[in-house]
Amino acid sequence: MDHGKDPGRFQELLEQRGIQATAQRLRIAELLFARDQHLTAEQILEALAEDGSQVSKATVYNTLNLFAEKGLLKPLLVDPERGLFDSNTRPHYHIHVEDTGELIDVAPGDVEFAKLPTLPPGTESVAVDVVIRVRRRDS
Amino acid sequence: MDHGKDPGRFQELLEQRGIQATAQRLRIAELLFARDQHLTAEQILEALAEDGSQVSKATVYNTLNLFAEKGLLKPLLVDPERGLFDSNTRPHYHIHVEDTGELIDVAPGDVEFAKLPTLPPGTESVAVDVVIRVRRRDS
DNA sequence: ATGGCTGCAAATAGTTTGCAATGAG
DNA sequence: CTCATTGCAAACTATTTGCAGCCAT
Repeated sequence: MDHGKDPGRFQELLEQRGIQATAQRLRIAELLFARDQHLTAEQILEALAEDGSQVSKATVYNTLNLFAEKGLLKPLLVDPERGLFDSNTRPHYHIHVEDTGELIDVAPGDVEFAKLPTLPPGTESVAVDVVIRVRRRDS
Repeated sequence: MDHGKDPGRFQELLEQRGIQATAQRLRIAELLFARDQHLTAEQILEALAEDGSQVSKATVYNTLNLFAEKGLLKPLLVDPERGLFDSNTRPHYHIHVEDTGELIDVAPGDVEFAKLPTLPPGTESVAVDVVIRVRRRDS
């Protein structure tokens, strides 16, 4: 049995995390988790509007924050102008193309550390964020 | 002759970068470049006020952006709530302690890469930002 | 004199919050 | 029935901008 596109899948996903599965949250989840992507709140709002789904701005923000809190999304800080939410919470890295604002995923195996610093005593690492900032060569 | 604290030093520094050395800009430069640090616009505004220097919010922001453009400062993205400016523009990395908001410098030699991804064709790397996010161990 | 710089206040962008109405268990 | 969620609008925060007066060359 293939459950890849099972719509009930998202209901289950949310409830596993203790999130009440409302219509709005399911629409947002479908949108986000269709594939690995980074979206702004604004983009989600637009996409929902096009879909015919009516979800208010407040609910979009509340839901994104809730999902992030529950570990379904990872907030990204790459561009001061916009907050991004990454639907891929597995470890991976990013390339940011400054000219275009484009954000490209880097597979976890494509970055390896030969050395990492000692952490402050009493702390543990939550994540190691790597952003490789690139620009078009002015050839 | 020790020029370490020479006040004229900053005048020279700004002019080297094609920045007109006004009184306000020099006060801000003195504050920022006294040592390696990460400051918010707000912190700078406060520090200047305490000093007796009167510099308006607009001028602080304009100056920080100007300095960043001219390569005297590096803008940091570590916390969605605040924009930071790093007075150390040499390559280095950061540890962000999420519980406290504290940001700790990591010397460039304390992070080494065994592998980095291929960049998109026609682009060149500008910087590799690494933020190690840590939290207090809930022992 | 000329053009850049400064400060104030108003504008803007992105996000959060209060609260009444609505929906879920 | 009770509590959580939603949507609207207002509130907020951080930052940017318009413009008149000021300063430096």
